[in-house]
Amino acid sequence: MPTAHDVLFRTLADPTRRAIFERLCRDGEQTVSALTAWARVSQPAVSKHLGVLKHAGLVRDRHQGRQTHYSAQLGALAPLIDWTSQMAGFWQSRFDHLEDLLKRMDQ
Amino acid sequence: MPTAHDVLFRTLADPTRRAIFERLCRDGEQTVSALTAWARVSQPAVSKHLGVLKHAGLVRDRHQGRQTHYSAQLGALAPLIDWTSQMAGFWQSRFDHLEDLLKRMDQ
DNA sequence: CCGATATATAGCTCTACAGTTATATGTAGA
DNA sequence: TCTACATATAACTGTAGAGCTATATATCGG
Repeated sequence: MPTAHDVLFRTLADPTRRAIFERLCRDGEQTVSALTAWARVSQPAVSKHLGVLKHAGLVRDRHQGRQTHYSAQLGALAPLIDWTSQMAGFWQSRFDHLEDLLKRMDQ
Repeated sequence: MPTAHDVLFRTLADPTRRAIFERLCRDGEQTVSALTAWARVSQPAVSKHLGVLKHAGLVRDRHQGRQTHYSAQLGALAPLIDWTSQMAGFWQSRFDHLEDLLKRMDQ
């Protein structure tokens, strides 16, 4: 079973997809047409990327007539932040452990 | 040309490779043998992953006789943290802008 | 120098997936 | 209802890369 980290990293690994997400973060809600006009890939490709981003919880869609507006869901980045600080935490705790060890050896 | 984000996301996208990096963060320096015994893939696969991680700056290798010791380089995660806070920053600034707008409308 | 061990590289295969074109679905306006 | 437009889905293709086995390179012990 894929974890939240798995999904996030895999989703953000593709440059085109990440660029779309970045654009949504930067400039806010956008229609598929707007994103397609800007991206260097076809409209179906954009739709597919948006589908993957949506599946990962990174975007939200809002239907209005013929158009679909997509917007970034920043909260979905939480597991990424958690993972990073967890790695930093592990590192720090090993460092602390070493410090302890050195202190005890010193006595 | 691939950016630092590109390399990092792509490198960490693979679950096996990320697991190896996590292990190095958790338990510190490890030999290839130790990592292979623990991972669910062959020794060449582990070596290849370590090569990719090294290329991304995420690990460091230290040769000692026949063995190669690998350790995590936490600093390499910086661009990831930067990217995340940049995305959050964009979001925040758009929010601030909206706040401004509402304030001005209120007057 | 020789066998054993540790790691890296070579060469191959198989799969996941990003991209494409064509088409289906759905909505707006005349 | 007919046409134009907006998006999604289908079906296919090409390629990157993760995995394997076999082998090369290098170091240790005898």
